[in-house]
Amino acid sequence: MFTQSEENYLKAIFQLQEEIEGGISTSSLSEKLETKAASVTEMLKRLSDKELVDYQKYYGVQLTESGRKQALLIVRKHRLWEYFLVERLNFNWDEVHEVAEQLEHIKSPKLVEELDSFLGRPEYDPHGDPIPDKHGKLPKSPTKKLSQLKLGDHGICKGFNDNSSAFLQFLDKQNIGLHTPIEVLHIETFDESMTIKIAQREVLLSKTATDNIYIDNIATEA
Amino acid sequence: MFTQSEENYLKAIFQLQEEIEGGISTSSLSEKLETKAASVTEMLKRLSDKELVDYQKYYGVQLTESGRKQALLIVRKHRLWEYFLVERLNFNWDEVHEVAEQLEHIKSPKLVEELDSFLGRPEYDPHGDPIPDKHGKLPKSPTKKLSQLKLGDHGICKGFNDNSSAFLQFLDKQNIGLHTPIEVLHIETFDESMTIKIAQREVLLSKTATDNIYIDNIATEA
DNA sequence: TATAATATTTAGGCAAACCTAATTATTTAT
DNA sequence: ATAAATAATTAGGTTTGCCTAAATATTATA
Ligand SMILES: [Mn+2]
Ligand SMILES: [Mn+2]
Ligand SMILES: [Mn+2]
Ligand SMILES: [Mn+2]
Repeated sequence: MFTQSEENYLKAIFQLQEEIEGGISTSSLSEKLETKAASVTEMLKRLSDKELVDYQKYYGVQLTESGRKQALLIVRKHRLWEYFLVERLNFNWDEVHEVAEQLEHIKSPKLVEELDSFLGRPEYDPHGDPIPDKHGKLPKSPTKKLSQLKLGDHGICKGFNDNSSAFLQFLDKQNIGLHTPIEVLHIETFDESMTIKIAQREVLLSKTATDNIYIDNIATEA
Repeated sequence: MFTQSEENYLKAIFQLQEEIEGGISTSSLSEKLETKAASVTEMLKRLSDKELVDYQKYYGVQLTESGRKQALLIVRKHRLWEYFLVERLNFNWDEVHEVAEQLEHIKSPKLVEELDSFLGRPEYDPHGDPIPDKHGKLPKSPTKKLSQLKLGDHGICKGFNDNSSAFLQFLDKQNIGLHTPIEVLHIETFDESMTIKIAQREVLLSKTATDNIYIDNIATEA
C-alpha cells in the first residue's frame, strides 16, 4: 500500500511521460506537484527503493512496470470519480478535479469495480480523457489538435489538453463541449487564430486555445 | 480544515460521549483508536489548542460546540457513504465500514450535499444508525434493547450496538436484519438467553446478543 | 492514612513529507 | 576549454503522528 503523496508522485510521473519521452526531470515534477525540488529528490529516492521508478541522479526518472500499473490505477479511479460527480451528482466539469484528487486515493478494489459497473463502464471522463480499464488498458484517444485542421475541415471535439477551471469555463462560454461538432471557417495567417462554426455561431479562437482542443471524426470539405 | 487523524479523534470522542456521560478518558480513546495512551494525550493537547475539546489533565476530555459540530459532519459523511455503498454499489452491510472510514474524510461541502440529495436524504444508515442532517440534527433512534423486552412482546429490529463484521455476519446467518419483525417466545432465567420468533423460525440468542439489538414499535401481548 | 495498583503524562525517538540554504553536477555560452 | 548559468542534490530543520520507557498523579485497598 502506498501513501497519498507517493501516489501523487506516481501519477505525475505517468502524466509527464505521456507528454515527454525520456527521463522526467526533477524540476518538471517540482512544478507539476507544486513542491520544492529538494522534496522531489527525496521522494524519488524513496520510490526508487520501493522499485516503483528507475531513478538516476541528475538524469531524471521513469516508471517501472510496477509503478506504471499503480499509476494507471490512480488515473482510473480519478477519472471514474470525475464521471460519477458529473453524471450522477450534478457537478459541472470544471468543479470535479479537486474532489477527484482526494477520491482517487480511496483504497478498495471492490469500490472501484462496483463504481465502474454502476456507471456503465464509461470509456472517457467528462473532459474526454480515456479511463483505463481493470487491466490498465486505455481506450484510444484522438491525437489531432484543432490547430492542425485545414480551412473547411469538419470534426468533433473529443478532448482538451488543459483541464484548468479557467479554460473549461472559457469553453462553456463559447458553447464548446465534448462531442461538439465544429467547422473551420477561417485561419488568420499572421497569428494562426481560427474562426470556427459552432452550432450556427461563429467563434474566434487563439492559437493557444486551438492547441488545447483535440478533434476526431475529421472530414475535409469536398 | 482538520487532518484525518484529528477527525478520527473527534469522531471517537463524540461516539464515546453518546455512551458514557462525563469526561472521556485517555484510555478509552486509546482503546477505541488502537493507539497508545501517550499518543492520545499528545493529540488532546493539540485539539485543545484548536478549541475543539475541553481537556483537563487527568480528568478526561469533552467536545466543545465547535468540536461537536465537526464530529457530526464526519458521522454524517460516514453514514451517507455507507448508505451509498449498500444501496447503490451492492456492498453487504458488513463490508462498508472500512471504506466509509476513508470516505468520511473527503472534503467537499458540495459533494456531501449532492450525495445526500442523490440518495434521497436517507435518515438511517445500513446499520440503523441515524444520519445527521445538514445542520447536525439527528433523527431519533430507538433506546430499548431486545434484552429489555418481556415474554410475548413483539417489535421490529431498528439498530445494533455492535457494528463489527463478526456480529453483522452472525445476524445475517440468523436472518436478522434492519426492519425484521421479532417476537419473544421464551426467556431463560439463569442466563437471560432468549428464544425469538423470526419469520416462522425460532432462534436462540445469548444475553450478549440481545444487549446489542435495538427494538422499536414494541407491542405487548394482550 | 499509608501503600499498592492503575491511569496518565512527560521525555526522548522515529518516519514521512515538507521546507531553506549550501553544495555540487550538468549544461550553455563565451 | 573555461567560465557562467542552471539544475539537482545534500545538509540541516520543522510539523504531524506515532512509539517506548520513565515519571507522576489518581484511585483503590489494606
Ligand atoms: Mn491526489
Ligand atoms: Mn479529467
Ligand atoms: Mn476515519
Ligand atoms: Mn454504520
